[in-house]
Amino acid sequence: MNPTEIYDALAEIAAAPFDPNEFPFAFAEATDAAKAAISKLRGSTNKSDLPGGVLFNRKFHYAPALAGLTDVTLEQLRNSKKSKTSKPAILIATDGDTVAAEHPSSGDTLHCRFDEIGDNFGFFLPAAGKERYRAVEENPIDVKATGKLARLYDALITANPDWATEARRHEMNQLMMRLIFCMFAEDVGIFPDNQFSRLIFTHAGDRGEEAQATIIAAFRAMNLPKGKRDGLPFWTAELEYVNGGLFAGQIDAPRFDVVAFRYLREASGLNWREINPDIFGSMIQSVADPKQRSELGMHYTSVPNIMKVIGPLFLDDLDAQIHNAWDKPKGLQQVLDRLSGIRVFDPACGSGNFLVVSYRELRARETRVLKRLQDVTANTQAPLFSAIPITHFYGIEIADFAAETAKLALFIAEYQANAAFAEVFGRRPAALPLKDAANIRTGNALREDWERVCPPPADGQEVFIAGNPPFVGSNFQTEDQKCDRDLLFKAEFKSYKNLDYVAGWIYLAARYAEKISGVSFAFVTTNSVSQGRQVSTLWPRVLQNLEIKFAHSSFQWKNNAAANAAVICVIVGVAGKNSSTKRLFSDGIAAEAGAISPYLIPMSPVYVEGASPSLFDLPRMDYGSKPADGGNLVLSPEEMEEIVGEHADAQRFIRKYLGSQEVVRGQTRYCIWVSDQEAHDALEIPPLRKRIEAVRRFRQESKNPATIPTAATPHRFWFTGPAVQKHAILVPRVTSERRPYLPVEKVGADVISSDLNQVLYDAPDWCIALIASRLHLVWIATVCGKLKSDFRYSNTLGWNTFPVPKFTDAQLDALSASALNILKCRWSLYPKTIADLYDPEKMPDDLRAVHRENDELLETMYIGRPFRNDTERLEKLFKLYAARVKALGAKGGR
DNA sequence: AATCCGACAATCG
DNA sequence: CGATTGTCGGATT
Repeated sequence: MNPTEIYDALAEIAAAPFDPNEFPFAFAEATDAAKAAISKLRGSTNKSDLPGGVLFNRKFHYAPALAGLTDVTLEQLRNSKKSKTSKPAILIATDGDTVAAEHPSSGDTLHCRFDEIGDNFGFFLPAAGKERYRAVEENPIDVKATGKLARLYDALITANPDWATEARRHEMNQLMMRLIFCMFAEDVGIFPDNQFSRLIFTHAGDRGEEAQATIIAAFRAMNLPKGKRDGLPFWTAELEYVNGGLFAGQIDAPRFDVVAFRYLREASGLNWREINPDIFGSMIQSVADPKQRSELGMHYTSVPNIMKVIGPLFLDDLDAQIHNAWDKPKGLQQVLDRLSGIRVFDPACGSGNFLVVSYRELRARETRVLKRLQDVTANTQAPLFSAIPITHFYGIEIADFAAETAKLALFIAEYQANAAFAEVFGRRPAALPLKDAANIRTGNALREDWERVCPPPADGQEVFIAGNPPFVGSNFQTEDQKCDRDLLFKAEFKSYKNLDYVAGWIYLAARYAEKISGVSFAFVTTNSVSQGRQVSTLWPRVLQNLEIKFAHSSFQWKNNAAANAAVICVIVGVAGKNSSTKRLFSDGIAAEAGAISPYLIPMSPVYVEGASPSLFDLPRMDYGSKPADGGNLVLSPEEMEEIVGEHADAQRFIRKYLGSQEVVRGQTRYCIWVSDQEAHDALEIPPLRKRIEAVRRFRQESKNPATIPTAATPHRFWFTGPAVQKHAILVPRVTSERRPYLPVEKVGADVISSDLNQVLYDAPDWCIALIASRLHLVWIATVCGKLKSDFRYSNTLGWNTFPVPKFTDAQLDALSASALNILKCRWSLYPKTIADLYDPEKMPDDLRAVHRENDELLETMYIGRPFRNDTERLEKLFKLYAARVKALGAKGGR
């Protein structure tokens, strides 16, 4: 949500009638809280200690005020103990007529009429977490420049509303780029010292009255060779001829008011010499885009991460070639020939980071090789110029401003590379006029024809596709993105709707690479594409004619922006099949492999598809019961006691309720559990009635069409598992990756498991021995999805595909006994919880011992001895899996 | 009817 | 405030 959307949402609240109970949730929604978070806020996460109050941790603390007493209520909020512990960014009290609010961190207060909430949205932004974005900690000049440019841009738009329209946006963006180029050029010596600003500020008037005409005249002059500037003011004669696409085409400028003119003056006063084109580009991208501005470079790819992509993709190989040719003029000349034929193509180029860094690295190598060639051949003649043109750099970018920025950043990178060249050889190509620009296309990469953007090069020349396309999980895509996805995938994929948006780039790159020889590609992507269900959907097609050359296993996203995106990434590099050694990186350390599977393990691809029922005849595993209740059917121990304290007859409708956390940390929650027959009785009890009614409302308002009919039976969970006779075995669906064994727990029939556990109802104990084994953990860790890098247990992907040998009855008895040993050992350590017991640092020796015995027992049943390591475990499991799938296929499938 | 996911989201120390 | 670790319910099959 960007600030404008927050403004709109708050204005809507201000216009609607005031409801003291609903206001806080509407406010939370307006300040960008996730729907699920609001649901939780209605239930357990509201920690307010004031009557009718709602405290959203770290966001806001609200309390309704009596008419005319908002100040008193604000004082109560200020003094609330809970306000002190959970540090809300905003305190807000209202009686529906006036509003009193405060930022506790600064003490700033706001008093306004209720219907002015929208107009004061700036004050409420901290509730949306916006204050947590500090300026990007980067090169100070980049930060300053970005700030000045953003203000200049805003001021120009304010003074010229017509320039903010779709039709003129491109012109506006071009204007900004031309100004930036001129300010840069006059600081680095492309223009004579301060020539541009001297002329502008001489002729534009004290308050910028003539700035518009002056800038238009200057830019027109720069697009015409000197001496051909008839009709332009006399003073433009001394301006340099720049051209190069940057000044070609329509030249216009908006009107500068006093404010805009002042920012222009401040911006040109900065020292632009120091700017860093690889990062600067991503930062000024935020200038034109308020959404980007709130994210402040959250998603630009850091230089170390770019190097993780382009190093293995082409730089490492070039370096090896240079090393081998170091004393051989012919070999060095071959390197130069190769360099001059390389294309780099980033189909999600943003402001051009990958292209700029690639260009810089290639130019640095070229300079090194030229120097060496000169030394080896004793040729004192300096080479005349670089053979790496920026026209060999291609990009697609959806945002016009960013695309223009990318072109500019490459001009600047070219200038800087030429300066480095001059330091070695004492001469440089003339900076002006500019030559052709990089080939940056403004458009939607999933709909563009990549071959038209980056035409296939001559034989023997190479194209390297690299970048960091956007990640959007299947559940979070916009309608437009879904539309892109449908158009792209429907021809060749039977199912594709579960794929992340980023998969579109992988697929298109694969199509490009399999058609044109000499193409390799590598992207930074979310690690989801190499996990769980996406693997068997995406990769069989991508690797039809190609193979994975290198990969970087999961690493946490990081750049220098203050607020980092919360995502775990991988890098996968793909090209045509050959016998080369593959490289699998982890934390920057490479391991060599004969093949890399899309699960990013050193193994030939085997795709595990979700199956139901078990391919190996294991007992059926279900989900627990899913409430989808807005938090109303679930009770904390305190809430349970409160209800039962006042209404003893409510007891029969309340059951113990376990999710993942409760299993792992030994906590308890309760839930309202009412059968259809009892529904009438339950509704007689006021607190139950109130909650059940709230469930009905929640479900009626659901966006999910499948949820709405369940509003008719609000006393019931959205989905309920089968009735348990004796016991249930619970496996939490998401748990920490640090534990050496997966958590599993056996509970009695009286307990309700939530959908956060997988459940084996009334299953034999030997199932526990399987789940608690190292073998099973290794399988789950490989073939199931992950949440960041934590284990995510799935019945269809993990349990139903888990390969087991045909066990004899005696073996099953032995496994059941082993399972009991594990459980007994845990009980003997009560009240330690699973979280305590399986902490890798603190796991007790006796528990380790029973697990080791369990592993040895089970593994011996597979191969007659324990496995040596996880690689051996996985190889055996994949072999058994593949054999089973083949056998079932031969029988006609299931 | 059943389930996999989250450029996440909440909590802990 | 960074490290740790798993809620919740939608969208899709």
